[in-house]
Amino acid sequence: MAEELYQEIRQVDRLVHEPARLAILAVLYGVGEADFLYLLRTTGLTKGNLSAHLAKLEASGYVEVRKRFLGKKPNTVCRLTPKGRQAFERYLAWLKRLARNLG
Amino acid sequence: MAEELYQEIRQVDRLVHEPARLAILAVLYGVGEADFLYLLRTTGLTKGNLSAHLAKLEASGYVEVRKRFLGKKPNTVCRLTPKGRQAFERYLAWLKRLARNLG
DNA sequence: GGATTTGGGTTTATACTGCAAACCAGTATA
DNA sequence: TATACTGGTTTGCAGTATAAACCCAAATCC
Repeated sequence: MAEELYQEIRQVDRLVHEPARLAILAVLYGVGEADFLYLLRTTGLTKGNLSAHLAKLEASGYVEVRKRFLGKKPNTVCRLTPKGRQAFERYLAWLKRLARNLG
Repeated sequence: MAEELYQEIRQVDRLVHEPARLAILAVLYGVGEADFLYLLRTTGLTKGNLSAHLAKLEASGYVEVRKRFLGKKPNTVCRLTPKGRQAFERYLAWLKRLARNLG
């Protein structure tokens, strides 16, 4: 097995690697756009947790967060940016490389 | 895509998921047994870091750490326990499931 | 119409964790 | 004897994930 691989493991993007965020990004990658409550249900995170991770993803430019009102209710809608999509795809490639070479 | 998957993402074993430890475990999974200096080279971790992660892996019962002398030099040799091997294989299965279902 | 609950989130407090710099004991070297 | 090297461990710190507490507006109850 190439020694390179072991070093490469540690190069992973920790922003994506964190399970909570990985779940969020996976959902967004699948559906393109989703609101706060949808993410809450699909990921199973708590509200505070989801909020904090979204803030981090937004700060890093991976996710765009848009706040609006739907009728009289606040509605937070999140979408993967091109940068976020790219990061997620890079992570996916990392996953596949590991799955192939460690297994 | 099954919503289950998103919830499952978060069930990952964080002990294995951490990149530094994943690298250590991957090496050990490959070679069965390795000493401190070998792990240091292959993983690219710093000494302090490697030491701390090994301690954590030992405390969790994933790795057995044996200290001895080789001639006059201290030598720390590490081996995957059955429990550790099992955990690593579970992680590998997790990886593959994600690679298949997210890609 | 005042109190209470609900919806949709955010902020705060805490406990953990990864990391490298500093340290240490023993050994080889000058 | 002093100095440097081996093979690590401990310490200090900064960053992070997490849930609990909080917040405001709207709907509901009494």
